[in-house]
Amino acid sequence: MNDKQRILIVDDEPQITRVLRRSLTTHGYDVRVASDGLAALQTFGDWSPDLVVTDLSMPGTDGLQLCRNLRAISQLPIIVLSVRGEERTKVQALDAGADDYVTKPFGMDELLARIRAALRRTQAAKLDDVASPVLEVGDFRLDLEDRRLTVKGSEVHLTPKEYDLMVYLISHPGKVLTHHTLLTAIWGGDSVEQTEYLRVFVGQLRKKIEQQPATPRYILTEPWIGYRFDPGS
Amino acid sequence: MNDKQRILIVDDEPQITRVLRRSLTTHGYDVRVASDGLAALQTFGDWSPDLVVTDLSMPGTDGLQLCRNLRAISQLPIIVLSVRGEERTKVQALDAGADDYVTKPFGMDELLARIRAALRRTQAAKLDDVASPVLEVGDFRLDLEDRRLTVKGSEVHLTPKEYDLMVYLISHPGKVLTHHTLLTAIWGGDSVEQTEYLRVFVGQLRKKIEQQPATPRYILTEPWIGYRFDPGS
DNA sequence: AGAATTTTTATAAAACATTTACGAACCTTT
DNA sequence: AAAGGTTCGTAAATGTTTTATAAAAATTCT
Repeated sequence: MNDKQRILIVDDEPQITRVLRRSLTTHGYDVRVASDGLAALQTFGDWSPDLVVTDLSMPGTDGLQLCRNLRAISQLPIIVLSVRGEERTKVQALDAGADDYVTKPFGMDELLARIRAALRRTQAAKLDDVASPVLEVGDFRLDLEDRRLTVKGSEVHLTPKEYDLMVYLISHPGKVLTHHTLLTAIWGGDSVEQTEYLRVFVGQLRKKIEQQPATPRYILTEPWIGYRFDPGS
Repeated sequence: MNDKQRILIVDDEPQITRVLRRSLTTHGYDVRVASDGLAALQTFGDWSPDLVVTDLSMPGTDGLQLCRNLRAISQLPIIVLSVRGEERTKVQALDAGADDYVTKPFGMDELLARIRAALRRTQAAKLDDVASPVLEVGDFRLDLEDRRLTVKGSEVHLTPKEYDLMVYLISHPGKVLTHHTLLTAIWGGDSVEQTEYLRVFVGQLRKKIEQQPATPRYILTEPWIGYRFDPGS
């Protein structure tokens, strides 16, 4: 759907950052590393990560200072990672603005779960502001969250494959879409030759969408090339 | 306007709850105690706390189940407190919707700091969703306080799992809910593949809710995807 | 132990994707 | 302009996966 989530790691010990970077990367995150608080703030400025994992003790601006600085300008989740397990230190970090505090040595699975939890929260908060994603073109209105299509106000039920095809068409209105493009997009690279699929599914969509399926108005054929979706009005 | 923040403590061990209650109260919070998950959900509907601190192992609906049930209807911060320190357990709890996991024995100052951190977030995000004790949509009316469902005025008895499923459906009217979503929300992440559960429980709900269970009107199936709840009128 | 509930198992029915078939329309070549 | 080959639209046959339902087995609660 959208881009990978961005995580900024701040630590001056290469052994730690190497492990973290690899693990987070393989779990689908986009990762960058900064070796102290100052570098972290710079990276924050021009990369705008979704979450920060930082060590506490570092040369220069340390983890506590980094928390305060980040909190002054952002609400992104911060997870502090530290060898120090004293309660006093934890309280300091949390009150400085950290969202979570994990003591080294730590289990990678736990850290990943805590990262998921933190990101889940910010995701939820974002979703409250943004209305559910809707593709609206011409006579068509497709609510991605509800998985619903309406044409000129009346709802049309689509099977999964029909729906996938429709999403692709609506996402590229007016453009000529080659057989190849559509087949790889909806059926995957293995089915590039199966133009029959397209014929039957386009036919099915037309039956459901068009007033006169025989002389289509929305899904137009580009002979020898592919199809084109004209959303109308 | 400057009401106290409300914290709900869920634990069946009086020694723990007594300490927590006193400590949190002296730190300016408004505190209530529930001794199991079921009581917690009732108090939630009744009192709408700002944060929940819960034990993991309890008789009846345990901490994990409580997390899932709360997450189905609210985004309030949940802190899990447990003697169990295994990584797997932590991951389970966090993925079930917990925001934080603290291992007993714990330092009171740390817990307080973690509570402050959690509350700070929700304050900042202004996620003050007024959790109404009654969900009322279409022909349905679900009272969270006494766990009662009425359809078109007549009461329907539901078993615990049926109830959980119903709560989730009613909380997301009109949306297509994938098998995956429903299974993780109600049975937890371990049961993502057990679509049979869904089939039998949806069937059971239909028998109780629908006039004609064979041609359902409220709980609609979206083949290959999941189900959709249409609350009617 | 007995009742209620959840989980597992089995089977028939339904929804859907894929494949096949064939006539019509279209291009190319002669 | 006619023949041969190709693409396109449509309907229908086939096969696979998913769903509905009942009922047995296991678990949990009282």
